[in-house]
Amino acid sequence: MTIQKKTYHHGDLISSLIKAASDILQEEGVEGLSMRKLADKVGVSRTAPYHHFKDKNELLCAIAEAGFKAQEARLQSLLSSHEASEKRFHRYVYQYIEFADTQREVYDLMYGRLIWKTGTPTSSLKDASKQTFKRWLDWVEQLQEDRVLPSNNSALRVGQASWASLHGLSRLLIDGIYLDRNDIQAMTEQMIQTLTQPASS
Amino acid sequence: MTIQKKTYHHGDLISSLIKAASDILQEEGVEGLSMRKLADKVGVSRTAPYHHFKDKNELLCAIAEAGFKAQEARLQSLLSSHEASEKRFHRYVYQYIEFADTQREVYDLMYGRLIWKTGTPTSSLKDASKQTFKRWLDWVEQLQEDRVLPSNNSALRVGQASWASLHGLSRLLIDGIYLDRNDIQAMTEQMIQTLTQPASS
DNA sequence: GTCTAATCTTGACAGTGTCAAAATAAAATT
DNA sequence: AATTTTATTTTGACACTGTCAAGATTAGAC
Repeated sequence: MTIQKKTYHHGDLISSLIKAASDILQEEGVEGLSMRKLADKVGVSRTAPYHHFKDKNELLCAIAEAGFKAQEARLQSLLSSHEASEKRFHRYVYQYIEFADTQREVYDLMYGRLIWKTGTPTSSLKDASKQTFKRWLDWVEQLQEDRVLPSNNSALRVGQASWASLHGLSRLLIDGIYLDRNDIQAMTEQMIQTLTQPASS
Repeated sequence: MTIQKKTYHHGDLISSLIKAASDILQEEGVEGLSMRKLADKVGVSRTAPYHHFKDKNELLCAIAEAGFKAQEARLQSLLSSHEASEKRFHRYVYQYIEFADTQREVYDLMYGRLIWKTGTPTSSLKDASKQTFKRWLDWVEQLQEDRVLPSNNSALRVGQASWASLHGLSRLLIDGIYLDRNDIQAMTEQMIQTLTQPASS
């Protein structure tokens, strides 16, 4: 237990902030996450966080970055399993959707407008995101060789397109449009069939 | 020219508001659209808009609704063309992406979190969105008959999945992730190939 | 021409992100 | 051990946001 309290110096503000922010995020969404409320929750004054994160934007980037790391770790662990390539891909799709569904707020941060358009992604976040995408592309290449994904185009294009599809499904789920919770499984299954090469009967 | 000024009663506030709001939206994004700024632009006091729209949310819903109407009109006009079914579908995909790309802020409103998750979609907006989707499903059914889209599943599932894919691509474009402007055409092409049934050689 | 309903304004409140300057404590240096 | 430097944290302030309540102004109905 590394808990020390009531001292003027908090001792571990940076990680406390990220942790508390992640909690608020999951419970109340980004809208409920304000710098002031966050500071209050950690037990520190309004502007204290600003000495560790230049911006609210930087805080959010840090959380998103952790999300990418987590997502990549999951992919990595899946890839280390001994399993048929196709089966593995199927599992990945389910895993991806599940990640987006259970960590919706983090997912939204990772790929959402708030950081990438409205805000300014940290270079460190950009790196993490690029790396995650690169890992995906490498795997796509292999999936093409294994005839799981189509080879009608470069790994980049196939990777972009298929990932865009997964992303689209995730978004609809998260935002709750045209699609409710009960449809998840059927949709995921259908998505897999669309993405994968039709079996040569 | 229906311009009348300096009268206490504006005369045509409702539509003026929507119009001005749409302008701000396109130029500065949702972040730049505040009720106060909007009122100012129209030349009216801060709270005047609140007598025509209960909420900022309601204003946004109105804009989004107009977007759905526009989108549906475009689909309708495309459907009335005499053209091979497949070709028509291809054109639709291009058209869809182009809509999302040029009207990004409206598109974001139509399908984004701000209204559907954070806010509360107007029942009138819900209707418009549902109808747009239903029109799409009807067409999907026909596309299946024409062997343009796969028939491995119900029109609902195929429609949801393929639309999710289009949506995902649009989002990546809008938010600018993993994908830049130069990739649009190639990606759209690849998306079409993924979605459509492979030709039985 | 008076009354009523529609429309618009002023004032106010609580909340937001964030900057500048001052306060405090810990670490480094003498 | 005393002093200086650096790392932290706080208080005060500003401009901005959405929106409510109460009052002012005007248009249309009778």
